[in-house]
Amino acid sequence: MIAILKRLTGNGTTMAKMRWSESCIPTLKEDPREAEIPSHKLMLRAGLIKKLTSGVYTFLPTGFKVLKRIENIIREEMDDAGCQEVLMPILHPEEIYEESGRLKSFGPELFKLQDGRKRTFALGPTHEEVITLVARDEMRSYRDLPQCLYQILTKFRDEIRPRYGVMRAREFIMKDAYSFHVSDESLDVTYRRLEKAYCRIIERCGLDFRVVEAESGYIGGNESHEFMVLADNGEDRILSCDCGYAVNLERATASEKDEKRGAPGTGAFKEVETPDQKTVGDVASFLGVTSREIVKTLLYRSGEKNIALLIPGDREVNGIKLVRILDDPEIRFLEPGEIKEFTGGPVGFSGPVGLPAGTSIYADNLIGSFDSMIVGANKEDMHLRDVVAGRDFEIAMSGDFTMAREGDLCPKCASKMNKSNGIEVGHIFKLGTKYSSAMKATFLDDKGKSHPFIMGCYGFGVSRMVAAAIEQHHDEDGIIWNPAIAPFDVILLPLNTNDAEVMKVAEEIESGLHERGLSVLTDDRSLSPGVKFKDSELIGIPLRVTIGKKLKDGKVELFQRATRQVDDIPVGDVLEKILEFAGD
RNA sequence: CGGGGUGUAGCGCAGCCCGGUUAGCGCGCCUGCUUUGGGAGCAGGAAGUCGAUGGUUCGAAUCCAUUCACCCCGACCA
Repeated sequence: MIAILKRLTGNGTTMAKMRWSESCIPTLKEDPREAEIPSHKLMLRAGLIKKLTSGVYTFLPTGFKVLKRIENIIREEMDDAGCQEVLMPILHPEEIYEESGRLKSFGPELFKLQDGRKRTFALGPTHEEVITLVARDEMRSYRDLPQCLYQILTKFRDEIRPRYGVMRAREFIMKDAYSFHVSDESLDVTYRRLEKAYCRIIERCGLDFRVVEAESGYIGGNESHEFMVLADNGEDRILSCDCGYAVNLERATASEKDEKRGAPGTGAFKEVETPDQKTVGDVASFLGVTSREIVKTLLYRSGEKNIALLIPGDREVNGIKLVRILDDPEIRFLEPGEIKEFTGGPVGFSGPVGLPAGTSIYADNLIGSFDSMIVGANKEDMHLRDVVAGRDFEIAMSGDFTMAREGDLCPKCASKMNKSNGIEVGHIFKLGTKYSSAMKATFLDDKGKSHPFIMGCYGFGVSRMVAAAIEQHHDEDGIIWNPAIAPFDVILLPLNTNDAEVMKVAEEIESGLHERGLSVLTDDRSLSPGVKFKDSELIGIPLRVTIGKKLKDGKVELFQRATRQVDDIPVGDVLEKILEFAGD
């Protein structure tokens, strides 16, 4: 009840009483062909959104109500965390991206356009540059810090592939916040506070989620966490442990129990013929071993040098780790021709033994568990057995190069981790001085010395959150809104709209609920009952009151969407009952 | 950007391979009557540049070429 009254004070939920016959809620009986996953199908079917063009959507009245409720929860939590709301421009002069150095790193995802005088602008994909310029001019003294500013605004990214409706759109609504600090300690305080605020936002929306360690991507920075709503159709893979640790799969450390791989070395390595056996699986079955005994040798070009990377045969390389460890975003595989020229052998038969002198051989940490290994011989149709690292070739450096997988060990407690899918709704970063240094945004400390701001940034996908909520909470009949973000608190179903008594009771309940601060949708359409039942379940309003044949006995039916619990309530008690359920 | 698929009424589809009346079906929509507790019944009705352009042909939704849009699968991210 308290929650209900509080919500009324926020903007966005002022229209608390609506008649379906007068509303734009275009429901669809059939799945639209363009939609693949449940949330996208349901958003279209329930009349929440309408596509304008690929990755660009209109939020229709019901969808917009949900969006506003989520926005208001975010506002409350951000304000509670001491942040201040601002509104920045969408249109950005291109030069600010030159200044920060992101023109290149963003690449084609930056939406660009020209004005009438041929000046180039970008549509804002995020606002690090804009906010840093605010700080540069307006925050000059350590006395002004720390500060945290946020906004809720439409963002533009020319996504390589828009997908799944508003889940991955080219135009989307994001809450973004930026903080400025004199020290890492101060940044850490705000970072933790925002982390907590994000958890509260998602909890209040009623979603199951994990906070995971993450890569920072092109935003840049050091520490970074993602907020993942768990859902089978999530695009992100995460590993999590019962101890509470969770990590994005692409960042997770590949770590196994200390089981030895390969037979103990039985003397010098020897050549074995492996005609036409090109893949690890081929070679393993041909030689009668498992792929665990084999070592893959991957050849890359980094700068002017060719390098070799060894990883276990049953593992995949993690390209993100490779780029980070070798500090080379341009690194690429050698072409088949280059491999032949470099090693003397064809693709599929490369190995670390006998590579040209001076070749750097990197190895995944797991290579240490091999007593001996099977590798390519750098000759067509030949492999080497009983190869021993350190004896038959030298490893220049070992590191964590492989993609982790389910069953790998938790770095905190060493139990096996489980894999699940998630939808990234939030991402927070410790940026450090990346932008402030590049853009010369500095403050004066208490000794009059100037330093670049230490910054944090905090993104939350508002429109994506709508999709995530549906993806996690729906059934075969439709959406199941959590009461905190439902477009209406209650839907009223007077079945026979020609029956004056039915309509009178419906109007009384409607007014009663309205006066008590609940938002109500009354389905006053003169349609057959089945249609109205189906539609009410499709759009997922938490509570439904049916005014129908039981009215003869002075009763109406109260239906709870989430549990499907049905109660027959005397008309006189219905307001009280609804408030009781709605207040939970 | 590479690979695959689809464009026919507001939505979902058939017709296309094998060219030939007036382009069809279901849902929705409009009018009237009946019906009102699980996607109602009867009667009548409106609605289409067959994605676009060009070609082949006596004749093209159908064959050919070009092009655009959208969806799905791979490398990115809120």
